[in-house]
Amino acid sequence: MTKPKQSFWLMKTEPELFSIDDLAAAPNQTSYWHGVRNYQARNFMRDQMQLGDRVLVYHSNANPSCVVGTATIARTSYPDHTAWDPKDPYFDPKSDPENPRWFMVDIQLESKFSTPQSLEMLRAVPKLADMVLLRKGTRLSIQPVTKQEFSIIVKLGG
DNA sequence: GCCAACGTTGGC
DNA sequence: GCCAACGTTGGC
Repeated sequence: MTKPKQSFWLMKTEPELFSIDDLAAAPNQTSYWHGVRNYQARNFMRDQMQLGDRVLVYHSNANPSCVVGTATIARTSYPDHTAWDPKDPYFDPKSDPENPRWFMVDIQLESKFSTPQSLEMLRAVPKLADMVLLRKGTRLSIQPVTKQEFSIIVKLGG
């Protein structure tokens, strides 16, 4: 069995709730990525994310919204326990511990950009024109990114 | 805070 | 299985 090729992703977070600085401050600069409640995003995490995959960390609902750094997948998918806690904002009574509906992964900080890349900046790069993030109406909180898109953005972000 | 574009729910 | 109504996301 050959090891699947490394993949590239973009993961959105609202910095008010969990920012790249929170990730940097976490033990081992590693944190679980909880609260994904969208099936398509879940499927990417559950079925495709591999250890060592690389991630663009994106701050949504920010001013401006930016790609702020990179991370790597530090643990592959496991059940998202926050779905089972009635007091948790992400509680979902339909997720059963015997048959979990929602999953999460762990990510570890790789780098924080010296120059965060705003949507406006990214839109100005012709080679990024096809990025899922930049497509109209895209709400997906976890998106695949091409290797080229990833390296362009890392180069710009520093 | 507005609202367009999505995703989900549930009656039929 | 259709689709209207509702809820959510997220840029602006």
